[in-house]
Amino acid sequence: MPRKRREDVIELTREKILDAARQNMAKHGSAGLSLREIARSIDMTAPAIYYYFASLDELITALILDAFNAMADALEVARDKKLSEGGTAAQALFEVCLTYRTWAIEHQTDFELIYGTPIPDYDAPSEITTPAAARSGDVFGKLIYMALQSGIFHPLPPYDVVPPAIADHLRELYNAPALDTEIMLSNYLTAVGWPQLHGIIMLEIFGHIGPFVGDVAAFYQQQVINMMKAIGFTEPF
Amino acid sequence: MPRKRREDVIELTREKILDAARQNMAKHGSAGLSLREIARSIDMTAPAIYYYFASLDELITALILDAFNAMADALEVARDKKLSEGGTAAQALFEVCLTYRTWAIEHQTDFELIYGTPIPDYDAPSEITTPAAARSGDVFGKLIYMALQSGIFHPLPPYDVVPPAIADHLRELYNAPALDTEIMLSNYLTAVGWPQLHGIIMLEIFGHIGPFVGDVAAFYQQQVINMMKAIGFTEPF
DNA sequence: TGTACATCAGTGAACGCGCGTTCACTGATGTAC
DNA sequence: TGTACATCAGTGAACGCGCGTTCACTGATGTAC
Repeated sequence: MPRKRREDVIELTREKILDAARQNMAKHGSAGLSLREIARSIDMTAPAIYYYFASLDELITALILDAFNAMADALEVARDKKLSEGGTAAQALFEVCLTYRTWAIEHQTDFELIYGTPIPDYDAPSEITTPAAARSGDVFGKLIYMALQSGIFHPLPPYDVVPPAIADHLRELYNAPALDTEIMLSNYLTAVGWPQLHGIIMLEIFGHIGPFVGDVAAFYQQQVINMMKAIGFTEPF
Repeated sequence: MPRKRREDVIELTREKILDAARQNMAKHGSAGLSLREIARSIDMTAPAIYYYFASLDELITALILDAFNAMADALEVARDKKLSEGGTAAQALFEVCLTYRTWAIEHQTDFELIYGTPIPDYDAPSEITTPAAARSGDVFGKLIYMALQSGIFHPLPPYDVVPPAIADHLRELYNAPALDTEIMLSNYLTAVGWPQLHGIIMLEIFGHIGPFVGDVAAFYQQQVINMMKAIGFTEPF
């Protein structure tokens, strides 16, 4: 058995620390993270952590980055699975929507970490987290774009036209005065659909909607279907 | 000038403490609440707080209760204003939807406190907070019910029928085997619409959707209109 | 109106605790010759 | 293969800090007679 390379051992220990941190979050919430408790739970001393992370804040940044990437990975896996089975972009989008909730429920503290209340007195370095944060949105947007291109998707009013103010905003954001209509539309429809999914999940994980509907998973799935149909997707997907 | 009654003075000081606590939350987030810092900011000593609240947890509970009630009050005021102007239930509902966001933005930390990540190691006494939490949902539900009753609102498919599983759940929740159809429908439609509004706000206050749409207020208003029309309300409202 | 007493609305010192971070150090492992 | 040295992956003690909470106390205010 070949000996492990030094960098790999370091990477392994970093992972061990991050895993312990995730369990620590699960126990006390992301705002309750304690470097000393993390160290204790893996039989290290607190200063040892500093060999792997420059500070607690840097550790938190690593957690956030991992969470954004893990969520995007999960969405991409769901998308690729469906597409490689010969599924349409619409079918892949449906799966991605379901996976968004599944991942959130199964990794609740990670989800809270990235989409919940920010940690007090911690400032995320946005130049690091923003690209990772954008990945998930891209999965939605690109599938909608794919569906538009392939001709299986014809948006219904009022979702067939990007409101002028938002179109202007997108042109500025992409820094492209002649931004492609279908790119703008897929961005806009992401902005329309995503919050609908997000809202259910947010209310669910903090216990506000369960009492109203009982089986949230079934309710969520139905809302995804309703949303996609409202936008203009036609079943089956 | 009549002298203030002792209980009034106590109530005033409680309010002063709670106000300071709200400012403390605005600074460090709800998870960063510090009894000592609250006391300092109003030139009291920390132990003095104990004359008004039995513990930090009890103070937090008071904040939560106030926040739920203040939000519900705001929604009710918006509703009553519209109705007293001769507006329809649909118009009042529209105003209430807009007020939901306005209140959230203007009282962001209060909104986070009740709908964001729970405070580490704090457990809300649900028998106290639940009734207050339910008030806001009731405003939505009752207006929808009113619109149904008045005949100005005829839900469109698929929103004209409560899914059987949810109907069963509601009958159990209300402990009423023969629960009125329109009551069930108004509960169901609240569960459909509320998360759509909620999702936008959650993403907005934590900075996730602004980059996509620019003017979130305008985007939100448009989504409220789309949602109400999708459910079956007819303009103008 | 004056005095005695009770209650009120706090203060100030102290408690034990856990925290993030620094620092000087050390034994184990890896490398060079 | 053996030895000398460098680096690695930590340890243990200590730092200063802010926290929630308790306790014994005190001066100001209100009440009774």
